[in-house]
Amino acid sequence: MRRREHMFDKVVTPSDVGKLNRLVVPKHFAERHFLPQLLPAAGLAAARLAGAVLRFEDSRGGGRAWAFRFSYWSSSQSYVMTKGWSAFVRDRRLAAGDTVSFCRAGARLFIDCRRRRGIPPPAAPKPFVPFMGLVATAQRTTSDEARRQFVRLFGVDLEVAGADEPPVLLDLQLALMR
Amino acid sequence: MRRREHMFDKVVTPSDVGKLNRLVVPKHFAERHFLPQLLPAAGLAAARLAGAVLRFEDSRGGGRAWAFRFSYWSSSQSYVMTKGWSAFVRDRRLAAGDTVSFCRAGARLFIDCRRRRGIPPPAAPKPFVPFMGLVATAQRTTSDEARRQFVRLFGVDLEVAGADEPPVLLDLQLALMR
DNA sequence: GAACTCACCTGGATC
DNA sequence: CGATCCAGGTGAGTT
Repeated sequence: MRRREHMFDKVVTPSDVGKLNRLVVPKHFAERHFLPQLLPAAGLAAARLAGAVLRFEDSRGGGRAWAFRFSYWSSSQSYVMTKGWSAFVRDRRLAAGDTVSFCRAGARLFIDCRRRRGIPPPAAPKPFVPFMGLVATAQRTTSDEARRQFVRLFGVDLEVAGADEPPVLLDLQLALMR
Repeated sequence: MRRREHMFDKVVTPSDVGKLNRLVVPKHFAERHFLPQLLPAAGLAAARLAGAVLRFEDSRGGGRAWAFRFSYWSSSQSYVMTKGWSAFVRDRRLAAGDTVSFCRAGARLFIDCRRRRGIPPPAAPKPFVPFMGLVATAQRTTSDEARRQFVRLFGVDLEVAGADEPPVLLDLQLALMR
């Protein structure tokens, strides 16, 4: 058997292992590694990708085979694996932060994954939006990260005006009720 | 050009201008004014609505054109405008309580909107977002206007708690980022 | 009819 | 900056 070459890795996101049942394949990897496989000669002809199936062997001992539908979502300009993917997630208990790894040996494709290393993720305290407030002029009591999170969630920024106020050390918490 | 006939108005809800990116079109208006347009002869055949696009001219001077995807959501049994709608909301800075207005002249459709008049309806005591830890007890420095703006934007109200904090003279400003 | 699947859509982040 | 990418959603169809 030919030597196994590494193609690419992806650290999976919460969406990749969640209810969306799809893995987003970063475009440059998809176009470098999967498209040539599927379209041996011609140009992209993305339309022909409809229904394409990629088959992988499990790098683990079992030699189990996996089949994933691979397609291009033109609305989001991205490549995805859909059908079959969630079975892999379940079987391997893939979690956000883990890494999936794709290799090949000639025409044979292989998939593997490994557990995340290092610090477990910021254990999303969901219903709660931890918000540390704000800022005064002199003393910015809040991390920019917290602030950006607020902006991301609500689409607006909060700003505290009143430069002559004593710097305040407030810790704000915002709980979404519904 | 034919005379412009008024079709219907809707006072938009917080959801209509919020993150759901859709306008709910009251069913009787949808079936009276839009369905005949899309299904000139036949019965409802809701399936044929998939992907229907309605094009409107802006009643404002510019004559700008708007295209909205119009469809039926069987889960909620309601007609909606989806794709394209949020662009209109942004462009016109449409806010909850404002009115959108639909007219036609022959086959041409027109859209317009107008600002809410009068006092904003008693700040819809929606689900409450308890906002803990902040600010003025005796002295509520957050202007009511800022607060109403928040309610308008998010459809929820904020409550300030933390009676034992030293009264702070902060002025919370909501600054729209975009 | 609940759960799953999938094509479509949007906005934040980034280049 | 405008354009692109992609993470996170949605509804509709299927099982």
